[in-house]
Amino acid sequence: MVTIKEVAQRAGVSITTVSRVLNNPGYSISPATKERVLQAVAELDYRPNALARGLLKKGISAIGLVVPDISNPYYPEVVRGVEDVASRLGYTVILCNTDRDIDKVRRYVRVLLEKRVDGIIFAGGGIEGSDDDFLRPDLKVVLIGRHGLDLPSVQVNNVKAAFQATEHLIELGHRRIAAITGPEASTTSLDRLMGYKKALKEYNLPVDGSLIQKGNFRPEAGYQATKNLLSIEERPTAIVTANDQMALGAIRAIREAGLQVPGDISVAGFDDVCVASYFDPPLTTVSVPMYSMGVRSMEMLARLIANEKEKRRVVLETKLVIRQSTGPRYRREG
Amino acid sequence: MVTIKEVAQRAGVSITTVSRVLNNPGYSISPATKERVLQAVAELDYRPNALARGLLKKGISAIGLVVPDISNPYYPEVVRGVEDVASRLGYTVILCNTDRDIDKVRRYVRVLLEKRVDGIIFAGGGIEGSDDDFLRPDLKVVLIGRHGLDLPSVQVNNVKAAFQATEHLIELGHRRIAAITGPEASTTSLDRLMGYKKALKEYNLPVDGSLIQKGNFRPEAGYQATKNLLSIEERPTAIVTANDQMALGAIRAIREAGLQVPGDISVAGFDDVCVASYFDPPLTTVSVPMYSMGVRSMEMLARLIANEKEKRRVVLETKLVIRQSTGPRYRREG
DNA sequence: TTGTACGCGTTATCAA
DNA sequence: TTGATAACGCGTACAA
Repeated sequence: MVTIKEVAQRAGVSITTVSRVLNNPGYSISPATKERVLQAVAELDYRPNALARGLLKKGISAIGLVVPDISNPYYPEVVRGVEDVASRLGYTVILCNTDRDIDKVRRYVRVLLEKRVDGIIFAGGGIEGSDDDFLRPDLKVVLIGRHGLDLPSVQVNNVKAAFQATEHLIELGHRRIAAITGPEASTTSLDRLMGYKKALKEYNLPVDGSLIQKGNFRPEAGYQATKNLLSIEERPTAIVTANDQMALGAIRAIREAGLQVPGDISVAGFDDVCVASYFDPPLTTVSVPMYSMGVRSMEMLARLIANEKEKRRVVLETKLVIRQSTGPRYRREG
Repeated sequence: MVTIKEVAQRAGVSITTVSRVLNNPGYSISPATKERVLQAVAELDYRPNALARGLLKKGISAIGLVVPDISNPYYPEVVRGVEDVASRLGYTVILCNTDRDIDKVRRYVRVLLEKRVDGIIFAGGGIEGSDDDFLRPDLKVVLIGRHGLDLPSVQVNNVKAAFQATEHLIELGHRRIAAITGPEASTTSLDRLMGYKKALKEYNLPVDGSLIQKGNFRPEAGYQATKNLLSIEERPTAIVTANDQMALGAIRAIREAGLQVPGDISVAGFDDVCVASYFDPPLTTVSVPMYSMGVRSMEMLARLIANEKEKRRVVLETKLVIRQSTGPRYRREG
């Protein structure tokens, strides 16, 4: 790689001059030398070494983006939001997948710190317990979602959102409403479960443990959990799943049992991934502004980096989208 | 941030010694000093500056991963494959979304070069025409997919795969088979279209332009294209779409028209995204090993970086997965 | 076994 | 309008 020194030699000037031509547009330089420098740069295809610059300036205009698993359909949108803003602001995004493994988190944070990123965005949790690593006051951090850590964050009110989804089912006349959760470590899933319970209590419906099935955000889990639900004596007439994927699995299981959605059992999902409206039936779900969450978190981080004042917490709105996978409960027995 | 110098002072040794303790596990150092150094490192929470090291060693153990759009469900798997291997090999992944915009590609390549990445993986095309930027012989590049550039690449035989999908439909008795393509700039889509045409010719079926609809990989496009197809005089009895998303849209349009899948019209997708088997009906599609493509490309890049011998091209196998969205054509007319 | 000193490629300070 | 030169933080010959 050609260095600034070689450019200087070729142009017959000092490296200082080259640097000035390149980085100080306002600096007064004779047009002649400026021309020579620019030409040398072009001829040698010179690329300034960001590492050298970063060494001096501290920081390389990069941020770390830590997610559990990019192949979980929830995250790509978030990542895209982050990246769009980062790119616009001159930051580069280093992507890290942790599988919610705390050791991986630690390793990544270490690497990111060594690479002197300007900040880190943690999405989707899995970082509880590694406090010591990133609570360094000099490190700028933004969280996406609720992490049980007192750091700036972009959130969504999952409790309220799940409450609404459950309420929707209750208003349709459902009394036995099941829930299929995400992984136990996910606070998002926990909050959604809480909203579900809260709605039941609010409407004086019993919280029946057998109607709460553990899942993991994947369609298979929704499928299996639903098979379990269908096998219990008095089966539910509606199911809320902690994400859209599992709703798909649930619908499949219901149909395989010879039942209809929503005729026999209503199903509501969560997230509103882009294909949800193309499911069969189109999925009733809670729309979560994933892209916006990415955008906002990066904007927050940028302000934090610039040491500007910044809210500790931003809560974005969700929206219940009623499509055709939920419908009134027709009383069948009695 | 604390530097190696401060660690040295605190431990009462030279920076050389600190460096050796940290980087040369084999170097003979008195246990006593070693202990002191380690303690100082721990106490000060010292993090070596990767920028400084990178400046010296040239390169910062990072690679660039350029994709059109991470929120397109095709890429997250690929990205995950790349990242898994990169992480294992000690590389960090810088993610770039280009939207197939050549200017964005150029900007990103410039930034990556300045940051002295060790190599770049381009996935999904959109880089044709910016040759000058990355054909620098010193830059290690791996392509995922066919790019019309003579560089090391990981591919899938899309022509053959589409041929097989189409052949499958032909063998089921279909004669009027439609195709819904991806964006025109996508070589992947082009190849798939070519395989479709090839199959028709092979079986002496006419290639009817009105049966080829332009799409863009999104469900809406599949929906709209299918509505178009349903309105032509002699409508098709089968449809091959360039990806699974559009197949979803197609199925929706077919059902809205009061027709059945596959009873009236068979639909075959492409990619086999993870939820494809949970669609209704479970989607017949061509399974593309997205994760493996990511893995292999990063492995190739690592070998390139290490200046080891490396194949120019790896072609991975696809597999036609026959599920329930395709079925025999029942003659209805005449 | 340990330490000194140079250089990696830049930018910033100071002087001319 | 230009140019020496000193950092930035680290690794590594070379010395001791």
